[in-house]
Amino acid sequence: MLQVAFIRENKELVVERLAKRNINAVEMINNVITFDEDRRRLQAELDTTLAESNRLSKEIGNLYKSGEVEKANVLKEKTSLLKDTSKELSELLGSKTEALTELLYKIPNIPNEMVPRGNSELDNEEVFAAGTVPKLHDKALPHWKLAKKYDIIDFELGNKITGAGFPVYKGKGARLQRALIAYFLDKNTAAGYTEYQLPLLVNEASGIGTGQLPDKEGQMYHVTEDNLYLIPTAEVPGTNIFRDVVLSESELPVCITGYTPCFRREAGSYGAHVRGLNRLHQFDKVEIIRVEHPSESYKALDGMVDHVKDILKDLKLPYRILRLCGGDTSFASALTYDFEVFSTAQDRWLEISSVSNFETFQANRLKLRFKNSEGKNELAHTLNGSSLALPRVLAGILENYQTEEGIVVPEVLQPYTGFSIIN
RNA sequence: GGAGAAAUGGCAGAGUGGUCGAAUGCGGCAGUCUUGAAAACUGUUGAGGGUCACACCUCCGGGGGUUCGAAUCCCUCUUUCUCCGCCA
Repeated sequence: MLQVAFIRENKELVVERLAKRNINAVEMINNVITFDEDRRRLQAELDTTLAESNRLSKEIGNLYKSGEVEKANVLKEKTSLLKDTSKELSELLGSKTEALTELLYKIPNIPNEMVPRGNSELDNEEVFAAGTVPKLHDKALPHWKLAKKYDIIDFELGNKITGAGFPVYKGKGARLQRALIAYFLDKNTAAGYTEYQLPLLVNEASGIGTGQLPDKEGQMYHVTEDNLYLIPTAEVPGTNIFRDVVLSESELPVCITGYTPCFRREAGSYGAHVRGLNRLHQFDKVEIIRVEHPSESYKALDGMVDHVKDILKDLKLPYRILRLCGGDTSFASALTYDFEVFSTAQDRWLEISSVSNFETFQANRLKLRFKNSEGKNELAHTLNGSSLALPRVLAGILENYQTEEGIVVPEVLQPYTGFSIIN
């Protein structure tokens, strides 16, 4: 959520930057400003009324003490009038504040100036590429066929137990999953991230804190009986650790990592893009989350990008990095880099990581602040990234490492799998 | 799931209708003393709104109510603790 004071003082900038997302924000922004003016005016009126009523109440107390009951009763009547007024005002104020908040919830973060203007993934900017695309043998297969051939992932069984998008990993497939999780976590902790195990269900306040609610509830599985949501990413419980928290400056940066399954309804997805592991309702992901001093957050973002690069270099997968355009940058993000692995057998790029700086957008909702050098509370910056999402990394490994003898396990994973080939 | 107790500032903990945004202790910050540090002493130290700055308003787990007036009384929800039951 953007800060009203910021919008008020940087109206042109906000409109101009939101245009990168192809949003004409003029009307919204004007509404924010007038709603806020109304809100402040009502607040001032209410405050004056309450001040008067507080003053009279004190006087009544004193009159009772000195036995002047009649005088006190006269004042009581006055206060009951004030009470009506203040009730009215506070109702008006309440609805104005609510309208303002609702409006603010609908305004996405303003993109960083580096973000290219654009509408779709076609406008994303490739900023880096590395690794070599392997030359596969003639009988090379896409991962879903490999999974069946070697009996390591059973999609049909998942269909039976739950439904589409809930695969069952078996034998070496399951072991490879566990190896990837352990390897990613080790890599992240070695880089200074503290490992957390987080709840997989979150309450409404947490959903609002990171921006999934109120608008995107359709993307989360909702346990209505208890009003809890299955997490779509560890970002939600991980970042909500810091909801309503004031950190001291010396505690920054906070770096945490965690493995969780992720649950996404993916309403509206269809076709070849959801084949096999490409898009699932339940998948595993290791996430990195940082809370940063505002002056350090972009350096931290670069650091996170380098960290993910390092992992992909270890895994020897061909990949590229995209700087997302305005239209493709998620609602809460100011700048996002996507990592994509090239799936040789499918001849397409698969998104495996998304690293973002949210600046104060989440922190404002979360009330995540730190005490700055002047002793004032200041909103911190939050960042997060996948390090990494498992299914498409697995797809990339299966497809790029396939040989006629079987699927070779990347060297760095072998200590974790205990085997070097799947055949 | 049943019965009982509790929730107050960074922490501990007082406060049962007005003088309470809240005693006291610890912690934090600043100063005195000291070559420096520690100790001791002195001062200071919650958040949000609002204002050029003050004033002023709101907040004692969340929400609602009683009252001229609520941290304090009532209702409700949540959480924690103790006991019982169940259980990986």
